[in-house]
Amino acid sequence: MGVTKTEIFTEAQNEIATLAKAFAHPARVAILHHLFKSNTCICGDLVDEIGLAQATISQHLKELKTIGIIKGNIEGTSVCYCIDTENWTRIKNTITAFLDNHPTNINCC
Amino acid sequence: MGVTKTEIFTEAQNEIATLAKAFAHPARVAILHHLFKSNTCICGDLVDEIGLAQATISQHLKELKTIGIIKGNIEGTSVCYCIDTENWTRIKNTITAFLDNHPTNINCC
DNA sequence: TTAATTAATCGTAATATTGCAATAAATAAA
DNA sequence: TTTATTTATTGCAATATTACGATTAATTAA
Repeated sequence: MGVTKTEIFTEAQNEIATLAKAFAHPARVAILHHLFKSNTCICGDLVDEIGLAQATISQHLKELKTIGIIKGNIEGTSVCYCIDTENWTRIKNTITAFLDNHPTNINCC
Repeated sequence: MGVTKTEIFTEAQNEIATLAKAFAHPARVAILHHLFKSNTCICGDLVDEIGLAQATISQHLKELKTIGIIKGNIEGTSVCYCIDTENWTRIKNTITAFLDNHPTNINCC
């Protein structure tokens, strides 16, 4: 009832779902877009650039960090966030492998 | 409060989020995995193969169909679902483009 | 030390998602 | 037509997510 039955799915299936969840909110996509743009990392400017409250942005950053997509370095009073390049590559490969799973020249219906 | 503020994000950001949402639940990933395996399409066997109620599977299929990842053909009393190859490619390209956005040789923190 | 700045956390409210039993709808078979 | 089969829909209940104000924690500057 309302709870995802993680145990009935394979590791791979749960992993894809977890990774996809990271990109499943436009605010998190926007955060990543901003991190792409400035290859030196931005910090709390994200709050100004994206129109969400500081608490909300912080929450989204935490989720991205938990999944391992970004990492944060404390610099004085502010925190510098940036893409975790190694993990990004790993995640990209996982998702790409999944998306490449389907032969694109078959149409059964 | 509690509502995603779609209007403050770009079209592209919202699209990525919408597409990612399709893959953000293991049941939907499992459904797609099953559709990959049998390149002739499966129908209600999904209910037996995945351990979820018929209503739940039907709901997930509907979501995948709404996003355009799969399509269904009525065949007698049953429905034959399969990957929408054209859309799959389009979705794959969109996500891949996003994932390729980040230069993997930069590490700012 | 005190004030200012910045980010994380807490508490709460609202909406979204997930799951299923029950039912409806549609087709096939008898 | 009646019955079986299969899928979609409806109507809940429970959990998850999103968002933000208020507060806390940590560091810097004065």
